[in-house]
This record gives sequence, structure tokens and C-alpha cells, in this order.
Amino acid sequence: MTINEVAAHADVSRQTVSNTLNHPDRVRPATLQRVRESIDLLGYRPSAPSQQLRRQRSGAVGFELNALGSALNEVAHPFLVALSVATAQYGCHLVPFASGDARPALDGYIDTVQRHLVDAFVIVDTHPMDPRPAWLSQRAIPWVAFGRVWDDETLTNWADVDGRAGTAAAVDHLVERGYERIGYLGWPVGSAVGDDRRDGWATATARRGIDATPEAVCEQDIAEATAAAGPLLDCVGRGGAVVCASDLLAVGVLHAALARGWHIGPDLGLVGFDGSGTAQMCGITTLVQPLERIADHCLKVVHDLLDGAPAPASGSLFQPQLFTRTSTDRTKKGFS
Amino acid sequence: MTINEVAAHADVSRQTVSNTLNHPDRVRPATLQRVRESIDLLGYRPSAPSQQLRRQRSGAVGFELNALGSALNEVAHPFLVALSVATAQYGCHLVPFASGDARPALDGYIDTVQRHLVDAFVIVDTHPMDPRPAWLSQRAIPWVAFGRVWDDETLTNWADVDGRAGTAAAVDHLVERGYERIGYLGWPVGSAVGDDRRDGWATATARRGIDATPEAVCEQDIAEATAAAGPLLDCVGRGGAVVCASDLLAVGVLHAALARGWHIGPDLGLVGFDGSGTAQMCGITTLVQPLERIADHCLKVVHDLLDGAPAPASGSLFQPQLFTRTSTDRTKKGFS
DNA sequence: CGGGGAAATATGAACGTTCAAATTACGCCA
DNA sequence: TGGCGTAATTTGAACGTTCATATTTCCCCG
Repeated sequence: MTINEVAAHADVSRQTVSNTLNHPDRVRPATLQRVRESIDLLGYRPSAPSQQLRRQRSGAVGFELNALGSALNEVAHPFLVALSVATAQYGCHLVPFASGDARPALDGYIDTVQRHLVDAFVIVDTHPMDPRPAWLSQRAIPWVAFGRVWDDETLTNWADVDGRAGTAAAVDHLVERGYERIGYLGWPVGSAVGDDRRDGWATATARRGIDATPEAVCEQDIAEATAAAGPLLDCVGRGGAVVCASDLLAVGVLHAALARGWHIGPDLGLVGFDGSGTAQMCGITTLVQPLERIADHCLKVVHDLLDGAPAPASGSLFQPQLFTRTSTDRTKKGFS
Repeated sequence: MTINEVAAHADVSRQTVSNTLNHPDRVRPATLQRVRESIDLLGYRPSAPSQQLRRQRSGAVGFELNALGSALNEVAHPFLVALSVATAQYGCHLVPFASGDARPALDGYIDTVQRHLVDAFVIVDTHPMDPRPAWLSQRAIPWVAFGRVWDDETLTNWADVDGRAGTAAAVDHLVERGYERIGYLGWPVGSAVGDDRRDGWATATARRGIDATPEAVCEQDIAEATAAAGPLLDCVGRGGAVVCASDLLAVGVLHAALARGWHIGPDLGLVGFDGSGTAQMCGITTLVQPLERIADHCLKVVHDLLDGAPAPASGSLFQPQLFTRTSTDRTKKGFS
């Protein structure tokens, strides 16, 4: 089913069919309707390869999937789904490509862009010394990052979650719920995301005048988190609470508490971060990242860039939303 | 950078450049080398849209991402990553498209195939009454399923994990480790995948002559699993073990056991299913699905179909691999 | 009712590649 | 050395679309 067959059926030229779809204002109403009927009747959809070739634009956005540690990254998949949903709005599609030990990250970017498979990228897991922002910008390849861009203040095309506000909201919530001692389990100092989230907790507890604020750090690993939670639980005691830098760490705390026979909720308030499936499964109150809005924003930015618009004046911070579950309910025992 | 520029640089015609890449046997060795040098020097990569248009083939495989419940599906993301890795082998790429309440499943299939964005599909989450297999087959669109195809015995282009063998291996492992009473926590009867996994446990315990084989069922939900685990733990007692239909259910059992103050491993053997990140995080012995091999197999099948080969004679069953963690180690306390 | 101007529609060309067919180069033997 | 057969290479055409330009149609007014 090609444009010519539709044109023949509607007794117009192929260009009129093209205009019907791309510039309806150039077509007389009567003709427009007739062509549209033919399109519907014949079930015509323009061929993507043809359009891509002619327009010199693939209409696709590349997305790197890191094969390493994909099992532990609980945000990657929901974000990918959110991006896929959002593509419909922008008339584009996603092209994921793998990286890992076998295939260095930049290779996939080079490949896909040189073959005109994609004309922009959404990048995630940005970190200090990340080569991708500079590399892409040098080549004038549009891109947007989910996660702050480090190293270069002038690169403003990123969106991120306001970790500071998130953990602060967690503290407020815990105070309202009547928890008195509020500890924090985070990552070692130096991780920018982690420091941001810790700051929110520290600031909020100080503002609330809470004096018992023990904290501990560990890597993003559940065994470490469980071990690190021990001293923390000693300090906050029954009736205390812990805010965590991630849902995974919260699960560690949960295990440590369960091992003591504490009831999550009544005996210990617990707040995670990320809104992952794990938190959902374990009934842990968490700070849900607004992935749908972030995905939409990311696609908007790259499309603006593709249309020649300048980069946004600054990065965008999105507010995480506190999703209350039984782990911060002092009246219910939760499932444990 | 187009084929013509390479041709000019190497002082040959564009067709010789094309042959150098697609039919090197048709090019004289001396010419071949010269053209290859030009290609490398200029960094030429053929334009995908041009190739797709000319070859009438997109070289892409569609993959439906269900926006609903994506957070609870722990296999979808690793499988997607495995597929992405495997695409490199087959010179193709992936095009994920979203479905959900807003967009019925078949719409995405129709769209992508009519626009020539993809020429085949990998489908997952197959179930009885699934409309996709028949729909795709009727239209002669190549596809392959990860998960058995129900309703129609003649559709053999699927790959799945041998659940029966998996749970049987779990029982053998638990017996070897010295656990005596081996219970089972599964899904309500009627789910084909669940029944398959339960059968493996039932058969293996019978073969081993184990008489204490309590079982319980619940939905794929951690609160339900925790509740259902109670009676199960009463029956198997300390020193017993539980095999679960999924890692999520195993986490439920884990919570129930921790709440009793039992040590996972010494007091209770626990085996999950799927090899999810959750099992990894919680130190649960699990049956790892060989997603890399399955992904490779799926791409092989669709490419064979695209090359006109007949469908495989039968579906392929892949053996899950028992991955031992502390939850089945009677000598270690694990992290809890 | 004819002419002028704008609106609507149609035509030629091009995007970069590969297939099919035509042309040229090469090696071999008489 | 000339001719012949095959290998190597080149040329024309086409994939389906959209841009730029050319042509036609329509409407309005003199």
C-alpha cells in the first residue's frame, strides 16, 4: 500500500495525498475529505524508511541499555516504558542499543547516528567524567540527559529528580506521623546524587529541631545495607524511623528490623527512594520519581533541539512524590 | 558521507562499494582492499533508511512493552537487554512500542508493521486466548514468542523455560543440602506456567520419597505470599524448605520467616524462580532463566522465518540454571 | 463573459542504496 | 597477436516519499 495507490483511488496526485497528511491547510476541504476516506479505506500508512530517506531524519531517539548491572537498576525499565509511551506524542520511536564490557558505550552512539538510525539520544546514568555529553555536543547531535550533567555548567539539557526536596518531604512526613528519631542510610560521600538526597534529610531534620539523627553509609547492596542498618536501628530505637537513599537500601533496613522482630510501621518508620517495584512489593513508603513527566520532558527537549531551538536555559528539576505505604503507618502492622 | 563519496575516493563506482560490503566475493582482492581502506578512512556507514527502502526490509524487530504492571515484571527488562545485545549478532535493531490501557496491544503491532518500521516481532507474556499469535500468523508476519503459545499446537515458533525441570532441580538441590520437608508456594491452579512449575516440585518430591510436602497458593503479590507462607512454615518447620513459583513469592516467604526470627539458610531452605534482581539482592537461591540464550534463539528464529525458512518443528525448552545463594546454605546465616 | 490573480493540484527531481542488465577488463589458448 | 569466454566493474532503474517548481482550476470583478 503506497501513496500512489491511494492517489489513484482518490483520483488525485501523490503530492495531494502527501499534503493531506502533512499540510492539510493546502488542500481543499472537499478533496481533503475524499483523500482521507481513501486513506482510511485502504489503511494506508506512510512508509517510515521512505520518509526517513527523503526527510533526512529518522524520527528515532537512541537509548543506551547497559548490559551490566541491569538487574539492580530498578528505574531503567520503568523509564524506558515511560519513554516508549511518550514517543507516540512526538511521532517518533525508540531505538535501544546495548553497551557493556563487549561493546564500549560510545560505539553504540557512533554506530546508530552514522547509520542515520537515530537523530538524537536520551542518556541516563550520567556521572562525573561522563564522556558522552561533551562527545555528543561536539558533534552537534541533539541529546538530553535524565540525571544531572556534571563537568560542564553550560550543558543545560537535562532533567532530574529533586532528591533534596524528596528526602525533606520524607522527614516532614515522618514527623507528622509521630516518629521522633529519624536516621539516614545513604551512599558514601562523593556520589552527587547521594549527597543531594542526604542534604535534604539533614536540612529538614535540623529545621524540625530533631537532635537524634544518626546516619550510616554503605554501597548499593542489600547485604551491606542490612549490616549497616544495625547500628542505625540501635540509635533510633523502637519508634524511630530511617530515610534511605534508595529503595534497595530500605529493603536492607527492613530485613534488619524484621530480624529483630520489629514491626515495620509501628516500631520503625521507613522511607525509600525511587518508587521501585521492590518498594511496592515490600510495602515501603517511597519517593516516586515522576518518570512519565520526565520522559515527556526529555522527548520535548530533544525535539526542540531537532527543530533548531536553543537548549533550555537551565536543567529541569522534577519533584518526587511521596507515596505512603504501611512502612510509615504506626497503626498497622503491615504484612510482616 | 555517502556511498558515492566513498566511490569517488576509491576511484570505483558506487556499486563496487556496495559489493565490497555485501558481496565481497564479487570484487577483485586488490580493489577490495582499496575500497575497504577508503571506507575505513572516511568512516563510511551505509544509511539505514536507504537500505531499508531499497531492500524493502527494515531489519528491525518489534517488541511490545506493556505499560501496566511493568514494575512487577522482573524478567522483562533483563530480557530486553539480552535482546538488545543479541541484535548486534544479527545486524538488526529493536523497536520497542508501548501498549497499555490507552493503546490496545494490537494497535502497536499494526502500526509498526504497516509503516515498515519492523518486519518481525518478539512477543512475551503469552497466555491462553492471546490474540497475537493467530493475528500475526494470518498476516504472515514473522514472530517468535518467549513463553509457550497456547490454543494452537501448530504454532511452534516459541521458546520457553522448562519450569518442571527447574523446580525438580530445586528439590534435588534441597535434598542434597539436607533439608527434609520441602513445601511449595505457587499460584492458583489454572495458570499454565504455574502448573508446570508445581508439577516439577511434586514429581521430584514423590521420586525422592518425601512425604511432608505441604503447599499453598496465592497471587503474585508479596503481602499475599507473606500471609500464605505462615501455614506453610508451620508445616515444614525449622529445618524445612520451600520452593516458590517465583522470586517474588520467595521474598514473601523470606519475610514471614524473618518475622519468626528464623535464619534463612540454617532454619529454612528457600528457592525462588526467575533469577531476578530481587533474588540477587535478598540472597535467595533461584532458578536463573538463560535469557541471553533465549534472546539469541528468538532472533535466530525470526531471521530464519524472514529468510523464508519454515518454522521450527517444535518449540524450544531452555533449562533454567540453579544459582545457589545463602538461602539454601545450612551453614551460613546469610545476611539476616 | 473574459481576464487576472490566488488557490489548488500536478509534475520532475532527489534522498542513498541495491538489483538487473550492460559494458569493460582480463586471462587463456589457438 | 587476435579472439573468445569469464570475471570484474559500471550504468540505469527503482524502492516511497517530500521539496521545489510548474501547471491547472477556481473565483471574483470589470
